[in-house]
Amino acid sequence: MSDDNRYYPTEIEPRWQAKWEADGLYHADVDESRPKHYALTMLPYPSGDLHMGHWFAMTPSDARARFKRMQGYNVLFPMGFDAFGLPAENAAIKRNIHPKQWTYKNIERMRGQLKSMGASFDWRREAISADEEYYKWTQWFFLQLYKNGLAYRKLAAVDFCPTDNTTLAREQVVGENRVCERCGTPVIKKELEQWFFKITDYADELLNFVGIDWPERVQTLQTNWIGRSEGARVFFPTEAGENIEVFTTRPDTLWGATFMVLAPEHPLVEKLTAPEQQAAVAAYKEAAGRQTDIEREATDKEKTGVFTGGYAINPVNQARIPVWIADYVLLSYGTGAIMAVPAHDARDFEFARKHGLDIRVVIRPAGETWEGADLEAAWSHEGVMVNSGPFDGTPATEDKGRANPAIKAVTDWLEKQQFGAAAVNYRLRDWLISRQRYWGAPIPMIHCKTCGIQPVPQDQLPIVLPDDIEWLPTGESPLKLHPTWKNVPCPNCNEPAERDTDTMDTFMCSSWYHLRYLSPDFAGGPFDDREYNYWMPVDTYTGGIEHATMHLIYTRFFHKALRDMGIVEGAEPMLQLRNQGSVLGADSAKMSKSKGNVVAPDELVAEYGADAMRAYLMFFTRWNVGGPWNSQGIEGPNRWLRRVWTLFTEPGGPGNTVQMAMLKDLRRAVHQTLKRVTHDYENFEFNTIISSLMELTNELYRFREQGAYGTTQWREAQEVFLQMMAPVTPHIAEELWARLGKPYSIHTSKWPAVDEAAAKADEIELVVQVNGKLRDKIVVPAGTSEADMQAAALASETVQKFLEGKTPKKVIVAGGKLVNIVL
RNA sequence: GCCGAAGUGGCGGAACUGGCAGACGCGCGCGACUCAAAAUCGCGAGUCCUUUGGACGUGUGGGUUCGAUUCCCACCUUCGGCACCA
Repeated sequence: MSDDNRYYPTEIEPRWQAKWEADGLYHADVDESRPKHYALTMLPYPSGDLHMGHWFAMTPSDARARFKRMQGYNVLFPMGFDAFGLPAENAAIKRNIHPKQWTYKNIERMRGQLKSMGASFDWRREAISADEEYYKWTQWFFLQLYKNGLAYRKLAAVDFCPTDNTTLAREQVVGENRVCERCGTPVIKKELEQWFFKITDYADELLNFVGIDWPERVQTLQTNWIGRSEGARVFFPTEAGENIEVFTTRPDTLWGATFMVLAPEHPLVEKLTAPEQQAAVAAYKEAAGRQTDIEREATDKEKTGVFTGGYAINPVNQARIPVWIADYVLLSYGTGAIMAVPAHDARDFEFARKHGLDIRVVIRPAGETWEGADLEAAWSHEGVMVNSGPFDGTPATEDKGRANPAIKAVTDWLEKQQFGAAAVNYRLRDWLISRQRYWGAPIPMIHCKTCGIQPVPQDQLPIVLPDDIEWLPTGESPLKLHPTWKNVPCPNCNEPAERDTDTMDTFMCSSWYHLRYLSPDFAGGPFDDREYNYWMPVDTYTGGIEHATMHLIYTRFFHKALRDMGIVEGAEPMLQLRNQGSVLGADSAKMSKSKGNVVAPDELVAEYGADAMRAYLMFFTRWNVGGPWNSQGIEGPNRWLRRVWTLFTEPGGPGNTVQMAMLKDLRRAVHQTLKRVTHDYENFEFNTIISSLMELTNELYRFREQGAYGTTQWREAQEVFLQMMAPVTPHIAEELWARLGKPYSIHTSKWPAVDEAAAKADEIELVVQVNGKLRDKIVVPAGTSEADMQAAALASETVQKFLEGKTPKKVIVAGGKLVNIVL
């Protein structure tokens, strides 16, 4: 300790951090006698340095975990590393350093930086997804999914990033230009055999958020992503013999289907094409195949297509309708074929007008008589069914699905007639998890020429990633190029076979890391049931919203799949989710080295200390919003902490006659603040916690001037104040707590209770308005009756001036603190 | 195009169920301390009007109300998501 009495955060902070660690102060063990709280913050990718975003995400999470701990919960707050992934491999290529070495060196560095935050992580729980003992279980989960029919292999046109040389999940392709989420390169389509997880089996359940407290925004993003639409499947017989199956959300417009459109790649195209159209169809298919997805899916593109020469029969009215192919129909959605109803669908309308196809009106507002030829655009609003045989006169609303009487009636009828059936379709695709990269968990499968695909027997896990590897960006998995690694005997016939040389999407690793934290060293399974039964589910999960349709949907799927296999319990893994916003550069752009707007937290910590940094991060903006960074602003919290230090370490005040009224005011200020601060911690309103504490600091200075120093009320104020600030600024709070002579540690002390009686004001400032405008303020005793308030307001001189002798029309007393006199 | 979120001083932001707009802080100005500076402390400030005092003021326009940053309608701007999804 320094000789002088000044605030030296760089001396205090490492000292307490060392003590907390030595004492295992934040170790959380199963304790059935206490209520548990599992606080989880998204684990970092070991990119090299802990940046501002990490601090911004983790500091409030830590503060809230500390708050919960002081409230008496047994709090588990673990930390780990999402250690597999592309950047490590790209670094290997660029700097000629092994991905493993690069990753573990970064982890070492970041672990130290994380410790400098003074967060209350239980480091015994650390889990690193690239550790063999970790990915052994990632592979084990893959095998469980495989055995339960939730992992399958399929040849499909998949998204491929030509820069990162790997396939991607649909979720990892973003934006209008369909670019790789990691590197921003436009993706291309490749026909490849890949592993998928059947997340679509859980589409409906994933839409259900009952029982979990997740932000509306995330629920909306996931709901839109899953994209459920209700409608019907309908079979259209063709003259070639085969049926065309379509999905439609508007079965009520079936009588208006005047042609059909297949995606160019649809398997029936060949059969349906008439000899005289073969050349045209082949040419169109080839042209469509050459286009990129971006070109093809551009909404403003003119609708092209060609007639196949084939005809289908509309099952509801036996109409003979032509079958076309066009690239505005996508093979990947629905059945890859549509019934076209140009009168009631904008796309079909455009196509019909361009190619001179029939437009038949089947829904029209009552009283109108227009027909297809009169239309300027497709009619997609409400009306009454016409030209629809038995359904003429049925009202059609704009409601979707069975809420629409027309859709309901026609769907029921279709089922009876066996023309089709009610059906639900989703935008969600199965999760593609194969990656043609080295730095990931190898897929534990073996390809045998005679036995086909064989799972690796469980007792052979983990399939260890070889260290001796060449990182050539070839588009093939580096594991394939390893001279020996892939060669294994088939587990079934023992003949030479080959390992799957792809690795798993790292989102697979992060789908279950919250389970590995429970028992990172457990060898008997992915987690120890005893720990699971006590700690799960996660009570509070915090992280960025950018994971709404990736990690956050995968981990819910994963949990539900494990539940159905009997591995875990409960419908959801995380009960409460809160998202932080992001810290931007001072120029409001994303912090990035290339823009030169990166501010390194380490430098600020070295200058101001972790506590000032933590306080500023929680103070400078609404946590769930984020915003541009301004280093200058840290001066505020920095001065505040210095003022607090001085307030607590220097005796003050002239010590003249202490007035009881003043001490009552002091207690009121303390307990009112405590009430607000408790509420704000509970509700993730961190910026106002700091404001309230700053306000109280300013008031405490005034009370000290008035001679409060040395009284029991002053002592209480000091203790409660330190406890309130402890979750935000743990080091200075611990130091001053010790200097007050309080027992170690403030972080395991009991959160103070609000003394409601003390918090209550005994005088209130009555706001007096005339015609809604503020005119006067009068101090009256708390509990003054409304009549007395009214009288006091009317008696006010200022008010009399505004009344100008008139009698008020009406006097309103509101909220026990305001009188409005209406003239 | 569809869906969602947000617009408050020079800046970040506050305002619990409609009830004192601008708390708290940054920056700024003035003063004290100092030979001087830094640090610290004190005071000041939404805009406009000459003042004691008043008018206006929460993206714009309207509405409901005794009273609107808060509720309703329309519009503008910014950001995010989805997008030929049948």
